[in-house]
Amino acid sequence: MTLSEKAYAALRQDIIRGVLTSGSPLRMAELSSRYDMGFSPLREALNRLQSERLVVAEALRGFKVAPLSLAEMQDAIASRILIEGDALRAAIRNGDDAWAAAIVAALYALKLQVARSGAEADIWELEARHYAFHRALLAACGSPWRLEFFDRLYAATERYRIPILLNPSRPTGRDIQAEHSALAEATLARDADAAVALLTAHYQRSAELIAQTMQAAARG
Amino acid sequence: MTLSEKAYAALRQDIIRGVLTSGSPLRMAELSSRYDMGFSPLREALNRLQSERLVVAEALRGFKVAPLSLAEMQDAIASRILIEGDALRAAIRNGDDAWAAAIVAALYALKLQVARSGAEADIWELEARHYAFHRALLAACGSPWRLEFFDRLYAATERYRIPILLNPSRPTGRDIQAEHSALAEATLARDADAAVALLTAHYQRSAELIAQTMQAAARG
DNA sequence: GCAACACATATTTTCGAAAATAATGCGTTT
DNA sequence: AAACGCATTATTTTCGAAAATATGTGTTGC
Repeated sequence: MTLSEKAYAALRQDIIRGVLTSGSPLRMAELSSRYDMGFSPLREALNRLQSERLVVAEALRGFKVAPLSLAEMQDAIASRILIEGDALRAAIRNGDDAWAAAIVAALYALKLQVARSGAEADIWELEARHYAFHRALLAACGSPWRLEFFDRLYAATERYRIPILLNPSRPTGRDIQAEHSALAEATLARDADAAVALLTAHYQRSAELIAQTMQAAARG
Repeated sequence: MTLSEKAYAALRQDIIRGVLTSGSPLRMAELSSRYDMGFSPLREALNRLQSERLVVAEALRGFKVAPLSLAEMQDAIASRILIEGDALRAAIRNGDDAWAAAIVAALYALKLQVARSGAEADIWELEARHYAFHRALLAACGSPWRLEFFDRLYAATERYRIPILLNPSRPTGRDIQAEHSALAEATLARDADAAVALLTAHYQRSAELIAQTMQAAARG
């Protein structure tokens, strides 16, 4: 693995997880000592992240972490509903047994991690399995372009979900795991209309919850 | 403008226009002399283009122009129908007078260029106005994410259209300008269903024509 | 004859310094 | 006291060489 790839992975993770906070400048000297490498691989990674809208660049003024906004979050989630809804229908049409089995496996692995608490609870492992589950649903859609857009939008919206995941103080009033189970069930039953409706509702509730949290944070 | 940005613009254009042919390796030394700059700005541009799927990178083996394939083209056009169909509906819902006037202007400018022939005919100017027209239709959709996906998919599909534009020998059997006019008319009349139907048909015909041309080229 | 190895060459990747540009602070002027 | 110019500092951007890795070629051993 090249340093460029390591820089890309590390920066991407640190931005999505909020370690590098929204809007903060990314100075080459700081990054160089933080990640222990020269400028070249860092700049290459930053250029990739710029294309993915996780980083914003201004000529001769360097890079900064892409800002977060309520409007962007709502746009991203609406776009997810459009693209993933379509991809889910296609996957239900095309998916074979391996696709179905992978969904069952991903849902089960997610449940196991959700059940863990205390020292065993690992929010990042949970998050990885959450991604894997949603990805598994769409895997058989047959459209590399739509899967890429899914990845892009997943990363964009994950940035908004992380603060909520890290702050499990207030109850969400949702049984997210039940939503996942119902979604998987409808998908495996090849009931496209029901599955898309559940997926849409799942995302709309997430958008609502994030919007409330952001507005509360803006006030408090 | 920095060298990095120039490299990005130049490479992007040369890939889309087919000057750098599909699948061919992009060696640093060659690029450095071709574009008259050092490695750094070139590598930064290549990393951006990698994120945009115009370039493919393999660790320690450098970069190459992303290959073309019938399947990718069909996926890209199907994705355009999904995303642009939705964006067009939103634009028709939200668009104001300035949006409508910009569509009229873009269509008129496109017609002017289509009418030119001989020495005045400039395929690249035609192409720029074609892009501007399709972009103007969606401009008021209110979704930066969908507009970005439009840009990405437009670039991807343009690569397949260029060979046809450069080879005006065989007639297409289409009146593309009539299709554009009808699409603009339905959009300005705020008839979303009709506009989306026309847009869909427009793209499906393009996909069909490209597929025929690619298969003919593969045989011949 | 051919597989495996060693060597030479080609190419990518990375570094560290130099060049170019922006930001800052300070003194001067009005 | 505000505004302007100028020098100083901070930062980004770019280059050219060095390091690391891949590719190609010929040779040896079987």
